[in-house]
Amino acid sequence: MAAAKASPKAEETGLKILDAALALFRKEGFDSATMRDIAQRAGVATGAAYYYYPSKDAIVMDFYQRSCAEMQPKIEAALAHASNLEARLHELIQVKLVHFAPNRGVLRALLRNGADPKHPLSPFSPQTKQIRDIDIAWFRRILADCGMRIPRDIGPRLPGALWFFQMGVIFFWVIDESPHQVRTERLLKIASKTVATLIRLSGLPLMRPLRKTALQLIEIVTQE
Amino acid sequence: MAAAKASPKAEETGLKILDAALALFRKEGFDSATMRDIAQRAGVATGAAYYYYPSKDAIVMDFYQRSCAEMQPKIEAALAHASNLEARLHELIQVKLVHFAPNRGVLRALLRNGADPKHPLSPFSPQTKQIRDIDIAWFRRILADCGMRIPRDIGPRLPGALWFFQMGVIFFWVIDESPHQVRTERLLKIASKTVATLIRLSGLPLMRPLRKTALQLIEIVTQE
DNA sequence: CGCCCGTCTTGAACGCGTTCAAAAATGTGT
DNA sequence: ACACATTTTTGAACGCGTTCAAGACGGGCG
Repeated sequence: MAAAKASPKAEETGLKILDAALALFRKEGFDSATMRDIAQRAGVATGAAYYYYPSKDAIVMDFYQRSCAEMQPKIEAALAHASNLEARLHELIQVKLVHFAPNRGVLRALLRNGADPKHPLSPFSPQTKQIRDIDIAWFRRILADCGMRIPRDIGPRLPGALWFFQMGVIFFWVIDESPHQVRTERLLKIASKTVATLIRLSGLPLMRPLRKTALQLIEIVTQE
Repeated sequence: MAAAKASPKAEETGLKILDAALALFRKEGFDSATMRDIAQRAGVATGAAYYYYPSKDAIVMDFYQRSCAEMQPKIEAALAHASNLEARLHELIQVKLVHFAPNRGVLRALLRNGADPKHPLSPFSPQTKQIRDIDIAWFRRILADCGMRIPRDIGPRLPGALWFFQMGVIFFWVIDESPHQVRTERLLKIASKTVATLIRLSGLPLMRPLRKTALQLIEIVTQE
């Protein structure tokens, strides 16, 4: 909820609006579900929805933030039965896809604004930095305790780069119209392996020039 | 223009609307320029704009298509003074960035819909296939006559993969808020070199397994 | 009880993209 | 010249996300 009030009555109303919105988004899609529909289903006036959420997009944002919180224990559990980097990458991203699966269309509405970093709902905006940092910390962790030697120079940049990789997979999943998103499943499997292989190879002396160039690219893209 | 009529009078009216729209998009941005403004500036009624263009987005699409046509000779000229693959990649993409530069915001409006392949304005939609094919043909050409040995297996897939690479650069450019988009300039320079290097290395016997995996990834992403 | 103030609720209204029935302009055949 | 079909133009109207002035509620205080 956007309003930071704690009155239990208000909390409940906010949840009613969120639930009504998500139900309608799933049933008719984000664009077809109108704010008037949402308010009516929640049993409040149209304007009331705007007392709790500054915009229709903000409802999606709230869903996104709550989802991230709910996923934390799921991620912890998933990583327990995966040891090497390839498997851990796969598990970490897979957990998110499975969690978001019932609301894939909702996530699509969120990623629509990705092309505009000034937009508050962009995955790159300051408003989503907190979530981003939590995500990146997971990648730092699976890099740290996978028992693989990571070259010193790319070490600090790698978690951020893997987050980018994750966003790419999620983006692909969102637009993937194959049955059960089976293409994404294949992509994730092969891409996880490839990424792990590349990181392993990156330590080779032969690879030093290429690694340096790749590092430059990562630095430009992920900025300071 | 959307209407396929050829009456010279109608052609002129359509152009007046397109010009008015682009001028307003540049001056106030895509969202702030309303269809009423556009129609008024073009000297027609609001509804008239919809006789020539089915939607506001369609105006942007028309701009995009016309731009692609105008760019063809520019590309031809730019490739004339670039011999190796790295330089040609750089030139090919640079021409597009320079051409689109005055209307960067307009292009952003177009790429917003990229997350939805069902949307007619998505770069992946059937409606934009014609433009895409022309683009890909350029990549096929710079691969063909750069005098580099391309492994047989990836040969047919490489032009499509490079088109993807190009779209990534353009997307980055559109959201790049650094002064004069200097970050994109650096990115393009280093990325062109990296891509050329990777293609060169891909022929090495050692690289065969990695190349096969990369090929699988490309096949999944670019689909048939 | 009456009063007040902050929290919540309401529904009309605004500007937007878009649609559409109707009118005007233009062409075409006789 | 006229009637008729087609193309072009018009502006009111629709549904949407969003805003806002106005009101309803609730609890602390004299």
